[in-house]
Amino acid sequence: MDKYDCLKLESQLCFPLYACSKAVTRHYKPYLDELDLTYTQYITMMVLWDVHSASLKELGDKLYLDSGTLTPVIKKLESKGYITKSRARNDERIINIEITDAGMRLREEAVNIPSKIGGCVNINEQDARELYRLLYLILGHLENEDDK
Amino acid sequence: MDKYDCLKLESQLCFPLYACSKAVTRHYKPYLDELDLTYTQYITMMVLWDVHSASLKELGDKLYLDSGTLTPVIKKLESKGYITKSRARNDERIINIEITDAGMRLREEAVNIPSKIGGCVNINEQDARELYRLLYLILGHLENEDDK
DNA sequence: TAAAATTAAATTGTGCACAATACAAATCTA
DNA sequence: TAGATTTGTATTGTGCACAATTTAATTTTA
Repeated sequence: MDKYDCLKLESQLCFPLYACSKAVTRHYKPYLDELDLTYTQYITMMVLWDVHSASLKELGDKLYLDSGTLTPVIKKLESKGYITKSRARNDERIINIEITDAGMRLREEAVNIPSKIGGCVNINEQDARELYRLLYLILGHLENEDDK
Repeated sequence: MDKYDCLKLESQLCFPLYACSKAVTRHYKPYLDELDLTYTQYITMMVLWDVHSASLKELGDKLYLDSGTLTPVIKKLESKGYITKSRARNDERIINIEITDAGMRLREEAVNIPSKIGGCVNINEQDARELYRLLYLILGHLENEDDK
């Protein structure tokens, strides 16, 4: 045990977090390929399947993504016909994004994806809840830091 | 509770995992900026601080990164003088990567980063251990899937 | 042992992530 | 209310991630 042990991959939480996140995202790929969606497009659609319309800012807040990332994603989803963009009449700065009928129909094809992924990840209900709690605990801490 | 609830961001593990991983990586940035390292360069150096030399393949296995990602990262670290590259004499396909003295000296500047990050993440010892266990549990499942 | 298969690394192309900057619209304030 | 500040979005540039392909070296196998 020396002073450099803290710099080993196995001593850190950041590394398994980073590796696990990528591994999970990678596992979505074959299922998302069938819908011709990327992971980022998919989580964007997840929000819109739920709320139907939102400003780009609101989407970014929910997804923890900035306009530099979202703008091209939104443009792509628009070109696929799943959403429409329009300026808000009362505030011309705001882009309003609305899901289209085609976008809503896509949900029907996506509805089985979570259970398919769940089959791969394969952790029990209690572990899943605990992991969920810990991830949001850290997210909460870090987001508060950002506000400072 | 309808059949589409599983498609909400809040119902999924993948999303907090993805968001949390990015948030943590983002928190490294100011500290890594001081060393002029990116996060990927940092975790690569972490392996080399530990093992001193490895093939590109071995590095990729530890970091869950392929040659398409690692090749340019290694090239960058080489240009900074932290590592050297050479072909293995007994197998010309293999690139051997060795850390330099300058690379080892960089460890001295990095040794305080983990505790600084720990201060931000700020979860207790037991939660940290539990998170660690769950992440490697999932990583284990997913990597086994990949071997099929 | 020659041909086929495998392996390690590099290359190419796409799509994020995100910092930094720009810009126009809206809001605040002296 | 004019000037300063803030806000929402877009743009630019860098650096991953990773799939797909290529190339060269090595190993396997018929």
